[in-house]
Amino acid sequence: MWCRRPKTIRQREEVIIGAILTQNTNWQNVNKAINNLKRAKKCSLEAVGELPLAKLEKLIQPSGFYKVKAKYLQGVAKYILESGGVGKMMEFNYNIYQHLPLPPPQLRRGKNARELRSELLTLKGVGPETADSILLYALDFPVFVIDEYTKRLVKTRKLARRSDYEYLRKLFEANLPKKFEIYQDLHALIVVEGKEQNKK
DNA sequence: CACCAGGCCCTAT
DNA sequence: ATAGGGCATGGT
Repeated sequence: MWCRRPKTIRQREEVIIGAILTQNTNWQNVNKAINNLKRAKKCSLEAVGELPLAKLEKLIQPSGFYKVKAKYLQGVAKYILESGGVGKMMEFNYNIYQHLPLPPPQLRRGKNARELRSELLTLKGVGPETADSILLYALDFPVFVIDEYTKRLVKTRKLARRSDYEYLRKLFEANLPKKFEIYQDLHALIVVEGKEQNKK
């Protein structure tokens, strides 16, 4: 899983690829697809963007919905590379202050999470959850991800009256320290808990 | 055999 | 605004 925090650009790109492949698909199948990409040395945005569509489809086939996902991946890869790559997208988080605590937002350069989110949402195959997964798990932005497990948890524990995506995202964000590590870990725990419940 | 898995797009009301 | 069908594989 993506419990280990990505550090290198390559690892971050792998998380982005995984975010698309895992849509409505179990992780085992996604893992096979990712391993296929790795074995073919194509587990990067550049490779995914350049690969002939048919080749890409073949490699990611185990993840299911492989024809649409292959198109989605190429669109996302091309968009990110054209806009300067993962490093550029992280500039707001990680520019000239790498070794220091982050300065206040108004002093930072680069696009913030809200701007990146709306750009990601214009891409085919990137909805709210995928956009937020990319921001949180690949780019270390403090954006809480709402998935089916989270919605189910909120519902069964009666934590909120509404269950639409934006409402829940803001609810979690407003009630947690605004730190990406907290969001990553809590969301991961919700998923693990959800999987446990499924077994019973 | 049926059902499901960390969605999203498109179309029809 | 919201509902429903389509997309596809491997595990249980």
